[in-house]
Amino acid sequence: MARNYWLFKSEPSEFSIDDLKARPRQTEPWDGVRNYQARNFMRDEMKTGDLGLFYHSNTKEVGVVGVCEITGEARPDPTAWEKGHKHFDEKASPENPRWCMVEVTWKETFPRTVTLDEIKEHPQLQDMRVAQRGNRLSITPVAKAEFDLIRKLARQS
DNA sequence: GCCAACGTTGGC
DNA sequence: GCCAACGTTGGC
Repeated sequence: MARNYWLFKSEPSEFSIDDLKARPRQTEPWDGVRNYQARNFMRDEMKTGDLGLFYHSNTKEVGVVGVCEITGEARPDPTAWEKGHKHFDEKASPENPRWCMVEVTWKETFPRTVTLDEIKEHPQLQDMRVAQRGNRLSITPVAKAEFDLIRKLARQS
């Protein structure tokens, strides 16, 4: 079965690709997602072996900085019912988890960032959700051609 | 820090 | 089920 490709947004001040790389086994649960569309992507479509573009948002150099791999499929996100947690949701509970998370593992940090500007300007990357104005989804599907092209751009010069 | 765009909430 | 108000996201 063909693998799917994704883009994961993260604010590097919260969790950067370096943070992921520094984790034990270079692996971390992608918790804290509180948007239904993004959750549904994780719950319904993400499979072990899928690859993700790691995207830094809300920072000096906005863009794709590397690649991660899905190494654990969706399971309940326990931070949702942890009182006082930044992403606490009073409607979530162990019986009714409401939110889920996948596990991601660091694969590669690009030698350079493929910036949002570059994505917006590249004729073959126009359809990427992240290039469209007003897009706020933290997890978006990416076409294989887009994934391959971004990795190629990152590796040259 | 500004603000446009978006998702969610809740009154009706 | 509509939609205004509100909170959040995220580029700039």
